[in-house]
Amino acid sequence: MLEVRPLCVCEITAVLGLATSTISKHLSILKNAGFIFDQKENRWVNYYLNKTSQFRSVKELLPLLEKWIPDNRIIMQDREKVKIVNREKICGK
Amino acid sequence: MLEVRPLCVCEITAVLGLATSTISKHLSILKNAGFIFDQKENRWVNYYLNKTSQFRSVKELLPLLEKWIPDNRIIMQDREKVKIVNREKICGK
DNA sequence: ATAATATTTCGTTAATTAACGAAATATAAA
DNA sequence: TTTATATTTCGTTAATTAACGAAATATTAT
Repeated sequence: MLEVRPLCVCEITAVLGLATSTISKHLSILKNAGFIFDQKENRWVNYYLNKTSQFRSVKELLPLLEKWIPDNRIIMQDREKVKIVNREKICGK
Repeated sequence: MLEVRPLCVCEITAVLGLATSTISKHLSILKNAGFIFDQKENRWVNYYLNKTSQFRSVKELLPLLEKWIPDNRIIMQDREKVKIVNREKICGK
């Protein structure tokens, strides 16, 4: 999903239909592993794919994932949802 | 372990200290995924790394694993054990 | 054919992992 | 400062996965 564009927790929550705490934890694991990084923007925390990771596994696996991920039907649908999801609409009121 | 050399179930069992049924199941999963193939030799079933797999994930991931695996201390020890394990001695009587 | 041995299959239990809600934290807006 | 909102942390429960032993299968040696 972050290949499509940077996202905040609530946007990912909306697309996947999981609890915010679940998404937050997954993101912290990915961040800890070096796959992604975050940056605050107003009320939200944006998460970005980290293509400059020091970690060899990230550096070598990420390009492969980018090729593999579009193979999966459900994942492709989620990528489409990412394009239209809007944090202003789904977060808060 | 199969990067070091082809192995039978009982040899892997001896190195890892797990039940034969456990090893057998793991091998069948890897075989099903295209990572390995097997071939009978006398009383034993030898398992080989499959470097000619059709599957893109196997083809692309296997070379990476070959680089990554020696990084891990425990795995390196197991690789050493593979070199000295002997099916004649550990199997049957 | 019978016995011995290596592997596989299957069902159960144990261990691990994932998901959730509630509460805590942090930040921005009023 | 207070309120509203987004995210994180934590503890618990549910779901998944892994490991095992026993029994079945398959193959080789006698």
